Amino acid sequence: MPMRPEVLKGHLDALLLAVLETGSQHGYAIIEALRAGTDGALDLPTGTVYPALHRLERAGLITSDWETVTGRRRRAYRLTTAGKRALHEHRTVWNEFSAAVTAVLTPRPTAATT
Amino acid sequence: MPMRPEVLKGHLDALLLAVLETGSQHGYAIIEALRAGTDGALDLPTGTVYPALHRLERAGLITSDWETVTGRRRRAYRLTTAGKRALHEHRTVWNEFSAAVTAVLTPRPTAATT
DNA sequence: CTCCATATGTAGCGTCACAAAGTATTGCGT
DNA sequence: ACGCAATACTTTGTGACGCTACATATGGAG
Repeated sequence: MPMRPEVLKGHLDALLLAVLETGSQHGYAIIEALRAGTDGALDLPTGTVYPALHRLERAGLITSDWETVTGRRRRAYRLTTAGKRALHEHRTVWNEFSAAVTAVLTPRPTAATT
Repeated sequence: MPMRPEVLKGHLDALLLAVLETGSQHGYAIIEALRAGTDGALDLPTGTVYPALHRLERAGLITSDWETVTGRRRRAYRLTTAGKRALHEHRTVWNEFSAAVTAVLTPRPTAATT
């Protein structure tokens, strides 16, 4: 199937699912994991991440349990089976997409290929 | 400067500018160039490309001249100086962004590295 | 004459990520 | 005791973007 150009947006879901693959995480921790794992390149605002998590939960890709740690209520998210499948698909899409974009953006070899 | 998460969308401009870097092109030809250059992975609809070109022209990143070839009117676009600068910036952003996403999406080495 | 490829255009729509503001608790410094 | 930073989550509103669908016009092949 030809890759849909709609993937120009929507990589956020893939990132969140990927972080959750390493184990149960709550929103705040996910944000920190992304920031730490990318040298600060991905520093997402809460207004972006929390709604996205709700979206993913509504979509059945993750589930959550409330837990209380030192008096603070937090929501621990974890991948569902569908979420793991979705993550796998997202990875495929990302690989195709990034390869295509990189190919187009990479300056031509200046025709030195003879 | 930390990469803005807003780059999650907006890579289309970079693609169009990159194609135009190889020389003057009209919309239809750009679409074909993208399709050919990516093995069909990027097959953008006209309703996506033409408005984007208008946007880029309004932004001063490209300019256009009407030409007539075998009775068909077509708009030949070419990069402006600002467009070349923008393309350069887009490449930098893309490199950072794709590296970050790839880092997060790449499955951990399962700690076999000892 | 009809159909396809070439070539451009726009209106309307849905989705998304973001900014901004708010709520509540813990724990540190003073 | 007080204030402030850090932790942790939520919601409203907004703007931009890419897509679908449709409309228009010409040239060439059959």
